Amino acid sequence: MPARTRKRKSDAAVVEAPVKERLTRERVVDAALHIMDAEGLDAVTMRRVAREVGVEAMSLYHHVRDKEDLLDGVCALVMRDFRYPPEDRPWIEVARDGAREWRRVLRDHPNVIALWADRQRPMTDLESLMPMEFALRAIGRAGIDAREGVQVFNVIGGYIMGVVMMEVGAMFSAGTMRNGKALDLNAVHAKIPDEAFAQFLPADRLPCIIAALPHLAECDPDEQFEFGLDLLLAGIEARAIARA
Amino acid sequence: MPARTRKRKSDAAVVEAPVKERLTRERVVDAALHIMDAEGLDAVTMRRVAREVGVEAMSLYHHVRDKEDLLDGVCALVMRDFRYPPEDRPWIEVARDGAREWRRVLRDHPNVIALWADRQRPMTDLESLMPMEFALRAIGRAGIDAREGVQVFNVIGGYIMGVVMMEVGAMFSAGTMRNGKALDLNAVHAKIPDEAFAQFLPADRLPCIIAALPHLAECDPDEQFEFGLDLLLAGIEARAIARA
DNA sequence: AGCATAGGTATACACTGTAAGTTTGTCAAG
DNA sequence: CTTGACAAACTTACAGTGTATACCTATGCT
Repeated sequence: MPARTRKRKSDAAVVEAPVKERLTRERVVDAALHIMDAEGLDAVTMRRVAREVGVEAMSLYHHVRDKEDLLDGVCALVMRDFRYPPEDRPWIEVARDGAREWRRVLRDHPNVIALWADRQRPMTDLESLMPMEFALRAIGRAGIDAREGVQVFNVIGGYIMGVVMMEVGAMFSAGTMRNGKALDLNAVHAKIPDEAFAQFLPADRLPCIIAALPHLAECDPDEQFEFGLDLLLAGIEARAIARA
Repeated sequence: MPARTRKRKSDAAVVEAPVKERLTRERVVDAALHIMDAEGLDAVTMRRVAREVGVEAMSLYHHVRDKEDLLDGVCALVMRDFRYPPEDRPWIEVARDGAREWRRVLRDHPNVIALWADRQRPMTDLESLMPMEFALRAIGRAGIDAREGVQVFNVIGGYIMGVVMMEVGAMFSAGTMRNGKALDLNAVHAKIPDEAFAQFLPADRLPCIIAALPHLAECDPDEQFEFGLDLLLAGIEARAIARA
């Protein structure tokens, strides 16, 4: 190993002047994920990521093919965050915990939803497929055939994605609604008398929404998630039992 | 009406040289939606939209505040595409048709999902809230109180969004998967012998996915949507009946 | 010792949203 | 008919984006 002596020489140099450690694809992708989580998707630019790891923008291209590839890496990294629940239990408990864990991952990295939504490409690498393998395995143990198993997977997976998306994005659930002017639903809920918002939302056109306003504002996301998950799992189990 | 005579004069001029009709906010938003549907979200640039309506980019700013505002308009326009099913039927049929209709809208304009996902702002104008009002009204007729009604709305709404998102984006369901190399699932399903892809996906690590591959490729989206919708609606109705 | 090469930098280009300034077309009043 | 006002178009300009190309330089192998 002739490299050894060389190594010693550079190590000595390192001590006196701490050379900046070599960039790796992992460090780049890591930085991108952190920026995405902390500052949003728009903040993830090549120059911003480069600054984060202490190089110029073009240096990144030695470790990722292009920005697409970088974002692929971010998606894969998020999937690696999935922590597999123990499986030595009834299938329905495994499925429920798996669903909860997937929700946790999505809520910890809410921007991957937008990432998936507009990139519209499948997961490709082995590690990203493992959570799917996990889910299919749990579903299979319910005594569901492969064909229906795929349906069950897509239905539950879709449910989780959609509910979390409505949870993190405001869309309908909370935040501000206006009809010409601004209206803060949370403020509405905070004991503002009914007449205060009646002038913003036309009560005669939207009576059900008006009636639902307090509940929209206070609605507990955890409880709601479990509500829908219970409906799906109970229905699936009933079908599986009926089948057998 | 002194303008009348003037009007006649310009009308004559119009006939001989068809002056380009004045731009309106509606024409601008319309063009943006068409571009988004036909060429994707990235294609919706101010210059591209301007070209579509026959003006320069900066002219658009007389009709929309900024690009945010333009995209708000696009979202509102999509919501206006919702066609309200008749309501003189049992609530569950109204709800089912409403869900189907929402899915149709999302599939006709799949890019609004990405739009919602990364803009994360609520619907604001009256017309965009009408489908929500419609849904809450239908749910209310099931004898569900306002509090649980909101949960039901969010669960079903989330389900639709998520399933359609998985349907239009590839993500897990179909398309290409690779493990270093490329693998076309549809090609796999097209009678390629099992050994052909066993070398791409490590069968020992992903047995359930391997087993599910043919069903992933062939799975009928309509059938799958109805499957999950039935589970949710049946569960909700059971609860409503039990409550009464 | 020499040298290929991996990994950093610098420069440049086409494209984005949009601020600021200028021109043009339309209509009402003098 | 002229004049003026005003809305709506256009022109130009700028900072910021992804990335192609070229250049440099330090590392490690022969």
